[in-house]
Amino acid sequence: MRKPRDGEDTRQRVLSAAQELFAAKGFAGTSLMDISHRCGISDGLILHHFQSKKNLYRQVLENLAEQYTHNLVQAKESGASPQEMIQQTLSASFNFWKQDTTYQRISLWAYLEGQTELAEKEAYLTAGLFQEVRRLQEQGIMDDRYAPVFLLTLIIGPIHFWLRYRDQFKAILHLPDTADELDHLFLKQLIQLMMEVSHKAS
Amino acid sequence: MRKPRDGEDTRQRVLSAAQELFAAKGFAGTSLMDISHRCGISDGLILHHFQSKKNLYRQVLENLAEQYTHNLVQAKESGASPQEMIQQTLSASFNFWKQDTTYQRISLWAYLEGQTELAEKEAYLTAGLFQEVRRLQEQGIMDDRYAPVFLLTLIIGPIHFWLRYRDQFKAILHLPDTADELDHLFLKQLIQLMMEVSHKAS
Amino acid sequence: MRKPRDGEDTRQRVLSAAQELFAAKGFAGTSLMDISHRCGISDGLILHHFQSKKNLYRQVLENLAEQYTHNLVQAKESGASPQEMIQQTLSASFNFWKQDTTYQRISLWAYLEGQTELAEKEAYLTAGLFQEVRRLQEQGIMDDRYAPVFLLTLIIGPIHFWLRYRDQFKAILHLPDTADELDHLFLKQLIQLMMEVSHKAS
Amino acid sequence: MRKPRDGEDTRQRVLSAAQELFAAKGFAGTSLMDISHRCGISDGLILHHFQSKKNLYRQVLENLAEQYTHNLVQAKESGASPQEMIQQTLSASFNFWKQDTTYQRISLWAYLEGQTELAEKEAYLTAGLFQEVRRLQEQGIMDDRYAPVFLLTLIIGPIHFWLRYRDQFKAILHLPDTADELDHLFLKQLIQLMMEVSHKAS
DNA sequence: TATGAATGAGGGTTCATTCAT
DNA sequence: GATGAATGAACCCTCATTCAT
Repeated sequence: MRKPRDGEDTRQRVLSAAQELFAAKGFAGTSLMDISHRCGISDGLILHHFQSKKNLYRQVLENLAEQYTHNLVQAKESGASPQEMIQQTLSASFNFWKQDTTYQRISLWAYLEGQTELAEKEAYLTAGLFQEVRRLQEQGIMDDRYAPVFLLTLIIGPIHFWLRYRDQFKAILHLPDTADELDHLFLKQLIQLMMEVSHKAS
Repeated sequence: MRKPRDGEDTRQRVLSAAQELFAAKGFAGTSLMDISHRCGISDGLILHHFQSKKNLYRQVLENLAEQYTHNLVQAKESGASPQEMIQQTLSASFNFWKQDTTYQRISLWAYLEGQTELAEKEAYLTAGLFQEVRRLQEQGIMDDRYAPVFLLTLIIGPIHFWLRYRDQFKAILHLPDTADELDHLFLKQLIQLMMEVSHKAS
Repeated sequence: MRKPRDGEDTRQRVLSAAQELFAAKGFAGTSLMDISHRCGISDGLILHHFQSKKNLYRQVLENLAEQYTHNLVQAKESGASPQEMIQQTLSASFNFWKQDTTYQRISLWAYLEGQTELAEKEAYLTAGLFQEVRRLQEQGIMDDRYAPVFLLTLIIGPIHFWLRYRDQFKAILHLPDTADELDHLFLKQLIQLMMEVSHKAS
Repeated sequence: MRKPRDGEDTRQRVLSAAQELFAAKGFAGTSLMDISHRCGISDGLILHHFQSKKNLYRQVLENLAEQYTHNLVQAKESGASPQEMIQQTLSASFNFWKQDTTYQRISLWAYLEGQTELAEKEAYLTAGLFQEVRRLQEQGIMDDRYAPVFLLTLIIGPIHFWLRYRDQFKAILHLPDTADELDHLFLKQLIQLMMEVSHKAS
């Protein structure tokens, strides 16, 4: 139930619509009218709340960055055995990237459109994972002959790539499995690889 | 030496300028005037040759797809020992992605803008690499417990990710090395990893 | 000390801010938001007090007309010898125009914008000066071969012109003096001229 | 007879319409649609020829400045006796200012709207008159106890003032004469005054 | 083949005004 | 009396496209 003159509610609806549309069509490809139409409000109202299109965009990115942080932090908790930790970390990462296509698309748009803020934040947060990796290396769980930044790249890079091209591969190679099944296989092999690399170290 | 009324030459110059600009600013962000200005030709001439902006875009994508094929084919030759083959393949891949940022950016734009043609072609061509990988597996050079598609993902994914975030990592982690030095390190570790995975198989 | 809900006080603050802004940027160039921002009040409050922007403008003009009258009346007092009277009148006029740039700018804006009310009032008030001049002429202090309206024009016209272009002349002629020094020189020469014209009469 | 696609002709018509409208309503008060409507052309065409509204404005100002120069130069020619020279100069100046209200209004708008370019040019050109005045002073025709800049102010200032307020004075003082008759009287008295000041010098 | 004049739709933004609270 | 949410028109400007030359 929505009050007709609830500014905060309007803001939220605009942000949500903007996020979807920016994800779908990018900053340049989304017009304020697109957004206001989707919200059922007038053209000018968006700028009443957000001053400028650019600013609205920034707010969307900030929201996403927060979400990203939040998810990362959540993913980090838990304890258990070394192998379990690796498994859990990889699963969590994969699911994180798999779930929110909106986030990834906006992240890509921002990258291409030269909006570096988000990428910086991402990189900054990702950098936080280095500590984690280094700790695992010190405990002998992960192979310390590789630089932490490389191990991260080795985990997240394939995940990104896989999620982007998986459907096309499926089509071209005529794989009968569902997307979810393929994801499962992929994740299993990624975990297996990381395990092997880790054991090699010992 | 260029004739004053050489339609073909004009076409090529437009295509080349369009490619650069679409790479830099995407389809929506590039105006025909941007392109005609960069070519030093008049406003209307582009559409005289290409009918519509969309059509020009398509032509650019097609050109790139051809280029891509060409580069991939070239990269494949070689002979030598198993280890050398792996090394060469990885180096070639890395350098291929590193050099042509134009291609990658347009590929990304096309992906986001829903222009699936290019992605399909890419996937199709990449699929060709599967054969290669499978052959290496049959020869016992690469580990055959992993699916070829996974091994490819494991190679190209990190490369993409690295090239995209490398500069930000460098900044955030205050790494003193140059980008080229970092690239060298990265490639070395990637090769090392692939070697180990391969040996493990034996 | 200002009560939180003092309508009259708010009105005055709005009028004052509006006057400054209209003077600086004219009617078309000033937005109600400019004004409300400067007052530190909310967007809608101005129209709550003044119904429309046009109406607010009219109120500002009326206020200024009153102020103008008030200043003119004050300027007229004095006694003393004929020469001193001329001197005092010219000095007072000059300083009157020099000091209140706000008034003059709004007057000009109103003139250009076809808001004739203010100009009428001005002319009406200026006409009052005719009596003064005529009295001086009857007393033999001022030259009565010139029409009073001409003598007024001869005084006020140069003052206006001087105040408007003085700075530019200073820049172009590379005059080393300060604006105030130049004003002093100007006034001295204007007085000298009027004295001579008056003496010629006798 | 106007060709339908004559760019230069269109430019001129836009400039002319813009000049009238800027004179009537100022820069801020004139919209590009006002101008395009008056010319019977589409909205975008103006910007095709003039890039931006500001730029169009600048062109109008430049045109006017040239006109101003042209008129000033023309006014300067002629020889004859000292008295005749003064008479001619004053008449020419007066008529110059009287004729082109467009020029004066735009000049005023520009002044108020902070567009200093025109005022600078004006001042610069006016400064050229100093030489003239100084020459007259050296020949003993004009009184050299007054600074040239002051003498100019004494001439142009009243003319401006008179032309601006003349009609209002006429109305308020119930003068029966026509505007032209009043102008004639005014000019006569101005000339008389300048003559006297000049003779006084001898 | 090539130029550039002309159109018209759409985009971001400003702003006076209205109105629920 | 005061706030600020909401509207809708107008404005400047960009741009793909058409067309006369």
